[in-house]
Order: sequence, then C-alpha cells, then structure tokens
Amino acid sequence: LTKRVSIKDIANKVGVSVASVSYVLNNKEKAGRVGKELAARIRKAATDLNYQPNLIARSLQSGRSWTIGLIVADISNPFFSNIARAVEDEASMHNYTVLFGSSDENAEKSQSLINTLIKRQVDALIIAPAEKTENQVRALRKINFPLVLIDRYFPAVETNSVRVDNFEASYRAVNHLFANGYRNISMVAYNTNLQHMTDRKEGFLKALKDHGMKAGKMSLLESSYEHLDTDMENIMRSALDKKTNAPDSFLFATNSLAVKGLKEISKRNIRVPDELGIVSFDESEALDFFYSPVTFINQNTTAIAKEAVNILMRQMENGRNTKTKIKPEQKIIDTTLVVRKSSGQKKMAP
Amino acid sequence: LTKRVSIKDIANKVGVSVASVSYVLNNKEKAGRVGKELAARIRKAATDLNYQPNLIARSLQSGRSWTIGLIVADISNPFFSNIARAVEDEASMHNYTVLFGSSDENAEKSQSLINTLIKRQVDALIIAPAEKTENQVRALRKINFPLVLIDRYFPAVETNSVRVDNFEASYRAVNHLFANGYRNISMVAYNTNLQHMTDRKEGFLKALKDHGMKAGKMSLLESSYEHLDTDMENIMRSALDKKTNAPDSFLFATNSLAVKGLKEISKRNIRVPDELGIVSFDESEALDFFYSPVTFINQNTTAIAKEAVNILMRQMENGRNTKTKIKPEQKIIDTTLVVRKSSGQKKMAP
DNA sequence: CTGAAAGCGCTTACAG
DNA sequence: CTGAAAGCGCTTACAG
Repeated sequence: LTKRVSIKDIANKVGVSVASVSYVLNNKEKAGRVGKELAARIRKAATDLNYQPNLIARSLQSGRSWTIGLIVADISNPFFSNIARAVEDEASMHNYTVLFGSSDENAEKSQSLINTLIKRQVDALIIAPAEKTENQVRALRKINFPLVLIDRYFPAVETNSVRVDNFEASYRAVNHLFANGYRNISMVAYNTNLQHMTDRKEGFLKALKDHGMKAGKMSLLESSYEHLDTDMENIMRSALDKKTNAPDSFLFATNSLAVKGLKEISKRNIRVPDELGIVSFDESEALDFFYSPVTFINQNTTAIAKEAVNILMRQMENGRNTKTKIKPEQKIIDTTLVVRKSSGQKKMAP
Repeated sequence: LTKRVSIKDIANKVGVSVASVSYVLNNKEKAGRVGKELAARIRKAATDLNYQPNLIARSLQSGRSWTIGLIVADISNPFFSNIARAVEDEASMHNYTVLFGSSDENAEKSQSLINTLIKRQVDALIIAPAEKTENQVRALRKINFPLVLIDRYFPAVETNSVRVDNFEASYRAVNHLFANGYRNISMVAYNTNLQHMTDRKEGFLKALKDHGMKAGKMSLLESSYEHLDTDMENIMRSALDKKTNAPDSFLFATNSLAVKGLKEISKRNIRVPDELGIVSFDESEALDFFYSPVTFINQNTTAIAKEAVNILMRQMENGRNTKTKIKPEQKIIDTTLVVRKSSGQKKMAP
C-alpha cells in the first residue's frame, strides 16, 4: 500500500504551515485567516496530490468517530437487513457510517460486540437486544452512552426505544381471525422472555379470553431459537396431525417461525383458508408466495430505523449543548394488518 | 457521556508511567520489562476502572484500523445480506470489524462510498462493483489498495476476485431445460454491461445454439435495475400473453428478477412445469414457496465471502513481510443446480 | 494574515 | 526493571 498523503505533504509542497492547510481544507479561512490566493494554491495542491483526510486522526482529536454501531440478532434475517439498510441511509444523511454485528440471540456475543464497538469509539449504538442482556444495557445507561433499543425492549430499564405495540398487534390479529369464523386459534412463538415476545403472547391470550375462547394446551406453542428446525417440525406435527380438536388457525409470532410452519403446512394436504387460517408477524417473500398469500402484521422497518437514528442525532446534539441529563424517548411505530387470502372466511365443517 | 478512562488514568492511579501500563496491557512485559507484582497491580487497576482501550488511537499509531469495508448493491437484498453475514463472521475470526455501504448500482454512490471508507482508513475493501465503476477499481489498484471483487468482476482489470462461473451455470441450466423437453427457452436478465451478467447471457445463447435452438426476439429479455417493477410487468406480459410461439420456459438471471417474474406468472393460470418451466439464479424463500418449487442455481455465498476475506488476510500478511508486489488471485466458487419441480418434464401440447 | 505548539490516546525505540 | 520522549495525522487556541 503506497503511503497516503497527509496535510503535512500539502504544507511542504505549498511551503506553508500545516495549520494554514488545515484551516483552508476545513473552510475556516474566515476568522481573518489565509489570503484568497494562498487558499486557492492550497486547495489545488490538495487536489493534485489526491488528498483524503484521515478521519481516524480527526476522530482522535475531536472525540467523535461519526460512526454508529448496529447490533441485531442476525443481519441475514430479512427483518434486520431491511432495518440495516434504512439505518445506513438515515445515518449517511447525517454523515455517519455504520458498523454492524450479529448477536445470534446470545448474551455473551452481544457483550463482546458492545465491547468491540465501544473500543472502536462508535458515537452511539442501535441495539435489538438479545435475551439476558438487560444488564449490558444498564451498564451503557450508567455511563450515559447514547443508545436506542429497537424491536425489543426492557420495561425495567429507562432508555430510548423504538418498537411497535406488540400486544395490540396480536390482539388485533386474533380479532380478525375470530371475525372470519376461526374458533380454535393457536399461536406459535419463541420460548424467550424478551418482553416484545411476551407482549405478543399476552395480546393473543387476552383476545382469546375476551372472545370467550379457552386457552388449551394447543393454544400457545413455543419453539427455541437454537433448535428452530426440529422444534417447529415437532410443534407443527403434533398440532396438524391431531385427530380431534386440532387448531383451525395459526398466528406466527415472527417471519422465521412462519417460514418453518408454512413448510410443514405445505407438506400436508390442508386447504388454506378453508380449513386453516394463517396470520404472521412481519413481511417476507415467503408469505407472498405461499399458495394462499399470507395475512401479515407489517412493522414499518424503515420508520423504526429512521426514528432510532433521529433520536440519537437529536440527543447527541443536545448533549453537546447542555449539561442537563437527557430524558429517554419511547417511540411506538404503528403496525398495519395486511389482510390477504390466508385468513379469509373459514369454511365450516359439513 | 462520561469521560472514558485512558491509559494515563491507570498510570496515575498506580503511580507509574504510561509506557509501563501500555506494555503490561499488551502483554509485552517480557523483553525484561515490569515486575510481576507491578504488572498485577496495573492489571487490577485497569479492571477496577473498567478500562477499554481506544482503538482509534491505536489505529492512528499503527496505521491499521482492523476494519474492512464492504460495498454491495443493496444490503437488504438477501443475496447480499447473506454475504454480509458471512463476511462478518469470517472477519471477526481475524479480529476485523465490518463497515458496510449500499451502492444501489450507482457509480457515483459507489465512488462516494469508497472515498468515505478510505478516509475512515479501512484496511481493505470487498466490493460487488456496480456498472461503470471500472475506473474506481483501477484507481484502487494503482495505489495498491487491498481489494477483492465479489460476484461481479472486470475482465480488463487485474485484481482479486471471487465469483462463480456464470457462463457455465447458465449453460447447464439450459441443458437441463432442454433435457426436460423445453424448446422455446427465454432468459430474463438485467440490461447491464457488467461482465457477470454478460456471461450469464452468453452461456444461455451458446447453449441455445449448441442445441440447435434459434434465438428469436423473445429469447433474451432485459429489464433495467431502476424501473424493475414496470419493466418486468411489460416483459412478462408480452411474453406470457403471446398467442403463438410463446416461451415455454424461463431462466431468470437473479432472484430479484425471478420474484417479479413469478408474481406475473402467478397472476395468470399457467401450470408450472406442465406448460412452463422455470429456473432461476440464487436461493430465495420466494423460490421455495412458489407453488411449484423453483429449480435454482445455488451460489455458495458463505464460500464466496469466506474466500474473499481470506484472500485479503493472506495478502495483507504478505504485504507486511515482503516488498514484492502481490499477484492477484481469481477464485471461482462452484455452483449447484438444485433441481426441483418447476423445471420438470414438459407436457407436450395435445 | 500566518506559524509554532499543545494535545487527542496510544505504542515503542531510546536512555538510563 | 522503568521513565521521558517522539510520533501517528489532525485541530485549534495562542502568539506574533
């Protein structure tokens, strides 16, 4: 790698001090500084030498890296890659670049990513926190580190967060299924204690109750994240192959669960929606291409990402101007229930 | 944000020089340096103060940022988000972190991303280059910047690259369709001059020729990237609604094209594969869930990403040890044709 | 209008 | 065994 040209090289070439070069290149000649003619020569030299400022040096000096860290469960999951794209776009509008990492829902990995990103001096973090990382978030709050949680959140930790109303979204989905004639509704969720998932489950259970439907042992089915494939195979088999009192509809709590569940449904000769209704959280191509396009709860990933970045920008700006401690913001983004064929009117058994 | 603790704070607390602290924290006490007892005290102080080294300062000093830049067309495209994930994992094994950016197939945006990443002192770049960015790659080569192209490449530029044999993959796909009775095969591709796309088109045309099939004006259909939706609607309409001599099969050159194409096919009452055969490049959930699961050419994204990172690691290592200029590596990763229902035996018209 | 100097947090030859 | 000092590339108050 050939040696990069620095401000010093320009100074030498023009025969002037590095200070003058720096002022000119930062457009700070005002302040009664550097004549027009000299400024022009400096700029020309910079162009001629193809000078690119070393932002690392500038960061060390200024204490700002103009970098945001993004930690999600898995960047290859379409929900998160859509968020990543929107974070990238919004951050770049504010001259920030994004460093990312995938936690794999693992607390240790999450801690290690946070440490790495902080050592790299990111100015702020956007985190979709994994289970059991509550204390990691608390520690960040304690040092007053600019931070916003997305998707998931910890009710007991006062911090910025952007998410949807998961309880309400589930509740509404069940209402919809009920209105279309389904009476034996099952939810398939992850067996995690993360609050957003708990909210989805509780919204589901509350809706069952409000409609006078009982929650039996087939109502709330849970899969682990680590053994998704085998868990989902078992769950779907025991539900779909049940002789009596089998579920007549499913609410999937995430797109990853829906994908696995739909594959099991496809294997069997079940007519959707005639015999089985389906609703899922999250947008995904799988839902579009399932033979009976799947009704889904659309989370506006772009809005979530945008809002998260903007909260950080605003607070960092304020933090620089005032000494008063900043009050955390909790933002709820609206969801939309996109109704399609999979949850159409149930055909009653003859 | 509370002030971060530095090596100086530790030195003050223990009553020792920053040099000693630095040596200990870098496990360089050997070299006849710092007694065991002192080293222990320094380490304890570091832990007590919750010291995290400032990697930006270290980078400025060492000239290495331990950061890799990744530029793709769009991080929210599953092909690229899978690559991003694999790059992340492989890079992290070598203690590198990843900065990413999406070029949107736009040469100006690509240049701006390259500039940003270089100013941020990334040690190397992994780029899926957009059209008309050949000179950007040349400029990087000229300053001997560690670089590897993935997915796409420029035949006229000698540089590292990792990709598949696109010509061969297309050729094989056509062979497969031909063997299953299809004689009026269309390819749907992007209207770009990028070589990987040209290779796919040429493999297709060569196979037609070798099987004695003529390439008519319905054979090679091209969509723009910018107006994908409307272009694909038009392309598919004119092909599918043709009264005579309509295509009996499609080879889609990317998953994004396939998704749009399959939606148009779904709208019509066409039986796949009886009336229409389909093969696509790239893995995707859409292909799995199409009512007739789609045969696809699987590019091993993990292998591509891993290989790209490893080429960079190897060359940076060598670059540090020798003065001899490094020879570029071109690596071809094998593809697999995953045969499924959509390209099954064609039913002859009665 | 302009230069010399200090400093951001670190590493590492150089003296003792 | 240990400290003082230079330097990575930049910015910015301080003197002139």
